Amino acid sequence: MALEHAILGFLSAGPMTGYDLKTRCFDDAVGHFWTADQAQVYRTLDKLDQRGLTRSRLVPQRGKPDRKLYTITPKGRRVLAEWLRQPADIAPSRDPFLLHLFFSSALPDAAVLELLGHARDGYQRRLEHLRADVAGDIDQWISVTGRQRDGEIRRLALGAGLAVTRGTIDWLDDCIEVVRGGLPPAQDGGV
Amino acid sequence: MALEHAILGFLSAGPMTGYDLKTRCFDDAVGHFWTADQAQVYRTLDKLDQRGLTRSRLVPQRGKPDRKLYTITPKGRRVLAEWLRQPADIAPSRDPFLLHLFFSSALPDAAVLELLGHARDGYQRRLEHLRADVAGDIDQWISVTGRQRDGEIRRLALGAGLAVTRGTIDWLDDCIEVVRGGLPPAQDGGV
DNA sequence: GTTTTTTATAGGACTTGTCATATACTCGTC
DNA sequence: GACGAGTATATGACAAGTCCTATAAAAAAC
Repeated sequence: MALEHAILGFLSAGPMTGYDLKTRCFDDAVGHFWTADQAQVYRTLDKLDQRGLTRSRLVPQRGKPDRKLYTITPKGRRVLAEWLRQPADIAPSRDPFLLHLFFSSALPDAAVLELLGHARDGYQRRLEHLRADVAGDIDQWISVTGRQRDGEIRRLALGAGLAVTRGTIDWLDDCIEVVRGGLPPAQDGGV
Repeated sequence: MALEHAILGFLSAGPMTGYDLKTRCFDDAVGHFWTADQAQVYRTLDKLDQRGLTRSRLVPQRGKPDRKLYTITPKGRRVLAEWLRQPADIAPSRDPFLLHLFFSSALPDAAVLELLGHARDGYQRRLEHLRADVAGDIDQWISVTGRQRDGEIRRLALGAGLAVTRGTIDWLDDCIEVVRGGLPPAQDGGV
């Protein structure tokens, strides 16, 4: 499972709590290409502990709830290294928007255009968000690990988001042009 | 749920069996942007039937197992139309490969290059597969619905795959160049 | 001065998706 | 003639992921 390994990866930079992982790691550092549900993070940590890949200890705080600090164990590092060594699987893409577009064949051209425009807006926003993140002078992940190399790799990974989002916007523009030019009419009543 | 609506969408072109949906629709027509597990297709059909969005009847065959033909009901068409009308959500991207790359910061440059090269190969194969599919003289989806307009929309949707895959390959090439140029060294032992 | 946000963990219920396996008959291949 | 591939449906067991809720106290916002 990817989430397990991602958590081990984050913990390899230093001990953390579920809260740290969810907010500073998943939301801030890799949110552009991997999201994690809070409940899932805690449950996965629990499993990792049970399997001896991490060890946890309670750190009392005044005023705030106790922190449960997770530390990666040697066994955990071995599992992480094993995962890193084997070639990564490139996932088949599953895109609900494309599925929606596919069936929009049943809608009139104007509705298809609206759909495309709406998606364009969404991707444009994502692009700006990504750009702000890449340009951001505080590199969130370096600030966690304090390692230059990590920042560089993170920059590369963010580049994928930029490339894909830019590509998608270009494609949407092409689509809009094609539909403006007129699609073959529906031969029956649509849906 | 997307799968439910996709099935209704396919059935709106005519009655089909679970087998037809799995093979001719999901695998052949939209496999590039939406995959469906066989078990899930059958179970979803069962639920659609129970909710009155489809109706099924057994069609005996000689030599082969009985076919269970599903037909979309007026209620099913209303649900489909409702789904098509509302704007599609653009999904947050989750990419296991990027996650893997992100943590490869702990590996030496040579291993990162290998990883990138391996991914490049995979995406190159995907690109060729997509190109063959777009260029293919028999348009699988037109062959199912017999409607020109459907074929055009499918072509547009496949274009997204092309754009994204091309963008990804370009990005990978950039990455390979950057890593060849040398990343900042790891300050500690890595994993 | 009340409400909202932030910090912090965790369980219940649920949906979605995957993997393996079972049944059963036909047709083509080695 | 055995063996695998194609046609066809279906279940059991899981894994993965989402949503909602609960608890608890400080700090910040209104």
